[in-house]
Amino acid sequence: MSITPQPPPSRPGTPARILDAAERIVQARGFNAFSYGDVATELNITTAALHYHYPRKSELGSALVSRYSARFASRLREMDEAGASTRSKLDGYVRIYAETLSEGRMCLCGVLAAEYMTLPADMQTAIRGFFDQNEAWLAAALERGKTEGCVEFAGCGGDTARMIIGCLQGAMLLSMPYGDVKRFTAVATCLLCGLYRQARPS
Amino acid sequence: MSITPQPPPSRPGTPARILDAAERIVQARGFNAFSYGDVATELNITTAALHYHYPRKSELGSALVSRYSARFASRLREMDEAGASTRSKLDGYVRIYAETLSEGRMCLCGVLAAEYMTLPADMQTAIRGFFDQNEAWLAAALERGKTEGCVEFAGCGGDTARMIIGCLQGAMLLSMPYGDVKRFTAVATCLLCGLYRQARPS
DNA sequence: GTCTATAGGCAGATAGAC
DNA sequence: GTCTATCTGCCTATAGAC
Repeated sequence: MSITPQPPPSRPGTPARILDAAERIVQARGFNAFSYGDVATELNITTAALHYHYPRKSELGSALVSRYSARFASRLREMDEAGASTRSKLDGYVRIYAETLSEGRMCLCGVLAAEYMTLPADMQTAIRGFFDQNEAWLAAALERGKTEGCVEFAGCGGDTARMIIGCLQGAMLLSMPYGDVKRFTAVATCLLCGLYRQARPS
Repeated sequence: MSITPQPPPSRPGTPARILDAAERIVQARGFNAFSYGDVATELNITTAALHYHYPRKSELGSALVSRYSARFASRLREMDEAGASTRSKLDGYVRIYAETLSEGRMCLCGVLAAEYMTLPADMQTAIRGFFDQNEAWLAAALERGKTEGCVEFAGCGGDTARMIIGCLQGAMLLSMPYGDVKRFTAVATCLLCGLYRQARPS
């Protein structure tokens, strides 16, 4: 096999640019307060062009959640493959949220959860999938950490995983009205402190 | 002073009935996915009648948050006046959320926080007021509990208060997609366990 | 793939009769 | 206080030209 030179990194195509803009808008305003017009204005194209790529708003919404969920999953997989310690996994998990928030964005699926009842069925399923995936990854990391003695918590890993997700999503949500990332950071630190307290360092 | 007989408890007037219906709908669907038409249908009146009582949607929204916030505050004040212990205050605080959720409702201000950027300024101010009030009450209870030794946590009471609020709001939010109150209860139990762990019972 | 043009619907809001 | 009627605007979505 010869080493074939890679083509220069191509600019994202229209579908990806649409998703980029739509994602940012939905993270800021939610799905119901977001319109094809918002995206069209930002990309300097017409709403008709948008409908060519994503005929219905529900399809655009589902594509948003799928891409977001896959991107999130790859971040988690990276930590697994790097053989990260339990504590650095938990720290890394919190960091993903903190990065999002420092860009002034909410978690896409967190925002959508608040509108869950009004969303099309495909999106609802995809959103639950996102949280299930997060919970499973966290629960596995927590159980391992408990065995190793570097993390301490009452109850099972699944419940604690849900608590962590709920706590981080809630803290993110509430930090938006105050436009203050520190609000999130303080809560996250507080949360991790509770898990690490009295356990021996990893 | 003679004992004057009280009039029979009068039915709630139209404004209150409007708020009742609107509150339930917003808690389920959010502010942006809620319309005068929804309320009008439920109360069997026209949207024009609604506009007589609440001329603009933003005024209806502000009235919703004010009433909700006042009702919540009175629940907290009741616990103070009953001289409840720190632990029973924290348990009681969680119970308020659990009751709401068991009626299939989200916290009104939690839902609205997710739509914060799209809301009129008056509503934004009122929503922040709700969270500030909750945080102050919890922080005071936590600090007292720490002094008494019946509650244990790292950092200051304010940060822990924010963590509790964030955690409960997030857990509520995420329990909606799963239609499962147990999801919330497990998280809340986990949270309280962490606070009570190793501290001596009150 | 993107455009112009437009259909069809629903939203918030107002005027004026009763 | 509640109604009918209506205005205006924005939204999702489609048809057809380029």
